Amino acid sequence: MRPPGIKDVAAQSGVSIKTVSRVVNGEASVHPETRSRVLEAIDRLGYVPNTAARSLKSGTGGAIGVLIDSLADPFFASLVSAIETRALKEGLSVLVASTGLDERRERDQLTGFIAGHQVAGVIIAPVAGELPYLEAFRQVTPVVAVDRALTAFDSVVVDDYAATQLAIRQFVELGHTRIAFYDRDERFLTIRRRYQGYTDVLAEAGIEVDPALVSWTIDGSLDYAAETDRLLGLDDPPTALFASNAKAAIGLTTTLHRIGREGIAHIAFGDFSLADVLRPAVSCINQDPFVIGTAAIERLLELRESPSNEPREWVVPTSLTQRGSGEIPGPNAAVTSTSTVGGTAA
Amino acid sequence: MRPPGIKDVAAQSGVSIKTVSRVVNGEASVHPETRSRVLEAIDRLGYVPNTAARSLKSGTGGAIGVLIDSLADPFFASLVSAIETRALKEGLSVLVASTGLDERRERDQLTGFIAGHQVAGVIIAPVAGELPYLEAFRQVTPVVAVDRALTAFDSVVVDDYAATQLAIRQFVELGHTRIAFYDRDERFLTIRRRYQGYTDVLAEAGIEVDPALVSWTIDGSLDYAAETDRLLGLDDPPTALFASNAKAAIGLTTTLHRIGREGIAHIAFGDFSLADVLRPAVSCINQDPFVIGTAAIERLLELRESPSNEPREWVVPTSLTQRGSGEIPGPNAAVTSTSTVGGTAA
DNA sequence: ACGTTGCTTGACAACGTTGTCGGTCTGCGG
DNA sequence: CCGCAGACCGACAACGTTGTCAAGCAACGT
Repeated sequence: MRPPGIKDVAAQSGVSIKTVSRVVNGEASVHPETRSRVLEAIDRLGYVPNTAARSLKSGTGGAIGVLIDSLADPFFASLVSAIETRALKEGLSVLVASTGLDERRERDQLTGFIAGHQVAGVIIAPVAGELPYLEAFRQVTPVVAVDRALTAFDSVVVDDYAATQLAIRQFVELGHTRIAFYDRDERFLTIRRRYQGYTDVLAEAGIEVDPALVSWTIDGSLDYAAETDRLLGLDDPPTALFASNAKAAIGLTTTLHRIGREGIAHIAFGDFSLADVLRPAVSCINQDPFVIGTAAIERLLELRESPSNEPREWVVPTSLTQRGSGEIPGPNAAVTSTSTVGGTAA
Repeated sequence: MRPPGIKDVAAQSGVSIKTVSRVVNGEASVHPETRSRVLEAIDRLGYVPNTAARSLKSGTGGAIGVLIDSLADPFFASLVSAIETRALKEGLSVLVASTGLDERRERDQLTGFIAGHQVAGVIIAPVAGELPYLEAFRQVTPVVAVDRALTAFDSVVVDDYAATQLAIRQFVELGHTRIAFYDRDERFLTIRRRYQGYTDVLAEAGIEVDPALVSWTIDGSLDYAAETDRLLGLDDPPTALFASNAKAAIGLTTTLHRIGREGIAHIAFGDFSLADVLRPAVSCINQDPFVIGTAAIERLLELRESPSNEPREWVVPTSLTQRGSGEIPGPNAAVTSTSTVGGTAA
């Protein structure tokens, strides 16, 4: 009833279980003839090593844990896809879980991964600012943060600040002075950094930050239709809109198109499907989840070999993809520019 | 260095490891006072049961395996998301892997799940038509197929045939006689069923199936731009287009909009993000991955309780969401004034 | 002939958990 | 007072694998 074990293979091929173990693990000093006899038995029985026993013995198993906000978010789905693809080459499985943005759940899932499943490593888009309770496992389980940086662990991120500056600066150069920021959310480091980029560019251009132009999210649920109504109904309404994340971008563009105001300038942080098909096509800051995911697991694999160097922040380059919606001029003169930010490790 | 084990808890609370085990597993006949002492020690040490040891002992572990085409496909990403959400409530983890549509890889991943990780169950979108090698594990590991049915195992699918008929029949009733079918792909049962629905409706309407209107995929990579060029360049070009899957739908709509031919009637099998924002909004057959995923894991959990009934096929309902692009009349329209309904939010 | 080296192999313990079995203790009826 | 049921608890084996240690054996140099 149970799958065949190492003992069955040993019996079949007339050797000890230890020899089978040696063959399976590709150790040297096994007689070629013995090896082939064992391999034949393995093949005949369809033997597959039991990972539970392995990780019990070794203390670290054949899977890596990936913990993200939600798999329903295309950004994270692509990220996990990249990780899974690379993990496969390494013979590692992927254990995936979502936090739903709940710190308590994040902690439970993490301890489940590390103490429960004894994963070989963790890639996490952290909800909490820091994860002090992971310190205890530092030596045994490598951790890499993605999207949102942690100071205590290696992190793979994009330069949110510079990328946002690029977008806002473009608005300013096109003559916009009333620029709205969608979905400010103090819970996330990334959004805080993006908001900082927004305010800094305005300051440097001598434009006062109008709180009425900043959409707050308290609990993560913003009604984009209502918020857009509010913004465009202001006495001095915005002439350019910045969506600080992909979800906001989709909500925003959907609303704009539905109420027929798609002619207003807008840029999204994060690309999304069909952004280039809309009229006008949506300009966006392009952060590639595939590149980020690949960099993260690559770093994780390195950490498995040589653990615990200094925590480092890896910055994946972003670019501002000009498609039309971001190049709509404001009330003043117009200039265009294209550039790329990031690309070096900090 | 290792996480605390049951032994540490036992030492802390002055009982035997067996008693700790009893407490952890909520068994009866543990003195309340002892129980609380143990629980306190568990809390203090941050003890988490080692799943490897558990599954080694019990022969079946605390994770379910999910095997799909690719996580980069939003349909499957949402499917896995639904599964993960439900699994969490059950205290089960999710091991996810992709096949890349490779049967060999499918088989490797499956045996890895079952014999290697001893998963508590498998949910799979099968690539191969049948999976005979799973018969051996039938009694010990429940399997549920999603999206593409298996005859030997429980399956959760949609009625591809009927749903496609609905769409094609709408085209016919609107006076279309030249209807193209994008992305025929003989490898998949679902696509074969959809194609069957297409040909059957044409036959019942007395319209001959023109092979020139059927786009074949040999290896899964269709150049939608080139294919659309070919179709619309025919002497007698199609007046209505049917995309047999979401990927084709995105490729098709992107192309149509890019070449300014979005006025041609089209319906997609599978909803996609922003389909309701395009002009015209894209009508589509709506198969909800969340419902499918939830149904699949629900069935899997049932199977864990009472294994191996007769294999059954569960059909999740679909609907044809009218948004505009599918209601564009053809040359022989009986009724000229078919008005399009502005799409409602998805 | 003999020790030494290198190659090949196996016996055994251990990883953390749970199932089996048996033990101790309390309270109760006879 | 004894016996017995029931509640509570612990020693031990076992799950499948790998690390440790040592043994067997051939070839080699002296």
